[in-house]
Amino acid sequence: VPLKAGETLIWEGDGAENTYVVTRGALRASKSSDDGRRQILDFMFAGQFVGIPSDAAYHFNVEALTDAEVCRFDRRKLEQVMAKYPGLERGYRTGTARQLEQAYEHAYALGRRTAMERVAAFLLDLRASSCPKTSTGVLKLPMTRGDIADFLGLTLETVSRAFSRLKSLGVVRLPSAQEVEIRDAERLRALAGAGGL
Amino acid sequence: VPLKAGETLIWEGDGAENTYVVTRGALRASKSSDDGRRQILDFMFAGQFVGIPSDAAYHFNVEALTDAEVCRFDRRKLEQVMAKYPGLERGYRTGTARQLEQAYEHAYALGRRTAMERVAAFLLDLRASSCPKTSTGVLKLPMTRGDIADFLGLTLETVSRAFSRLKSLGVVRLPSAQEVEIRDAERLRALAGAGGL
DNA sequence: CGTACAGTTGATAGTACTCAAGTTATGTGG
DNA sequence: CCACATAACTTGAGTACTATCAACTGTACG
Repeated sequence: VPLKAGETLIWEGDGAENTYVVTRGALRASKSSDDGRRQILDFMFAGQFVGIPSDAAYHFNVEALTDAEVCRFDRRKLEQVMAKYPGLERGYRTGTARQLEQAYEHAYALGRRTAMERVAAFLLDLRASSCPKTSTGVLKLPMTRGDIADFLGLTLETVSRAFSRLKSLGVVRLPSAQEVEIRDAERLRALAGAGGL
Repeated sequence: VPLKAGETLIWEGDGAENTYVVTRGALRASKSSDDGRRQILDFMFAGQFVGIPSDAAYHFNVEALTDAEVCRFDRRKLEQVMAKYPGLERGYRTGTARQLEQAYEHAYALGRRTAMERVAAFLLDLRASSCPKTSTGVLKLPMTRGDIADFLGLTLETVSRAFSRLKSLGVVRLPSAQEVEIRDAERLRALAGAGGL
């Protein structure tokens, strides 16, 4: 299934009939309240599972950040296939367990890290993820400052200030607003503060 | 396996050999940084799975809040049993999916709710959970203000002030520090703000 | 009875939010 | 190709919410 930038793959509350795997591009999963507040739960790149429901309905939205491509699996068929191939089933299980651990790490960040620490840790996480980068190691951010803010539980102004501060400290270089080059990973780690143990 | 109040069931970093089910009492799962900051990820009561690892090691601590009892399952054996009984396997799978959705809801609270909204939503969640209550509907909190603070990403003083405020508003009654009676659930819901849609 | 821990309440300070203006990018139609 | 409109981003000033520091109260336990 091909997706255009901005297109919505999953609506919160919709019947949960499919599970997807990202094959190209970047997506975001989010929850929004009716008064406009939004929390982004995860950014997803190639290789990740999307849309794991515990019951009949999805509990979050999933939208494409860039043009993207996902592979759709019918939920019922997936269960049959998994019953036949225990290896696939175990892969699926560890995949969800990893998502849970990421969610826990995220909870630690949201609850206990300062704005600067969150942004620093976010950049380090991005570098370790399958987020697109140039051959020289420059990160190409598919998300806006607003998206990052909604992911980190901050405002876009606070995120922008943190980026500017990192630049003025010489820790990162910002060739353009969507490009980040980490110049001093050690100092960035220090700014990210004590991790989850 | 019986546990005394305060006892640790799982240490972060330990080899992940077992999965548990709570049969009695209350536990907490948490991550701590070496500078003393702590984030509680979940409170667990009877019926819940504990200790779902994506790899060889646990990534959080689990301690008993009260005297408790858990049922231990060897991880390897559990997989064999699950291979035989697909029903159990599916229960396990939806159990982890539910935990993931709870974690997402929690992320929304930590990132986007005010202190008062977090406390109000927390009390409503507790009421809907298998947290112990008297026959008259009074919640018996097994955790301290500090625990609640570390769960909600606040300080214990802020939590205490929110409790006092709810009391003075007549929304709850506090027969003792560990007991909460919700007197006006509607107003409590309003104070919890717009939920995750 | 006294110590220790949990909780409450008050005063002050600080980090991040809000509001606002101005500056790039991006994309579209003339 | 340029002018314009729109969206994304940056920066500044003032405010507000929550954290911090501190004193005090209540309760459980030896």
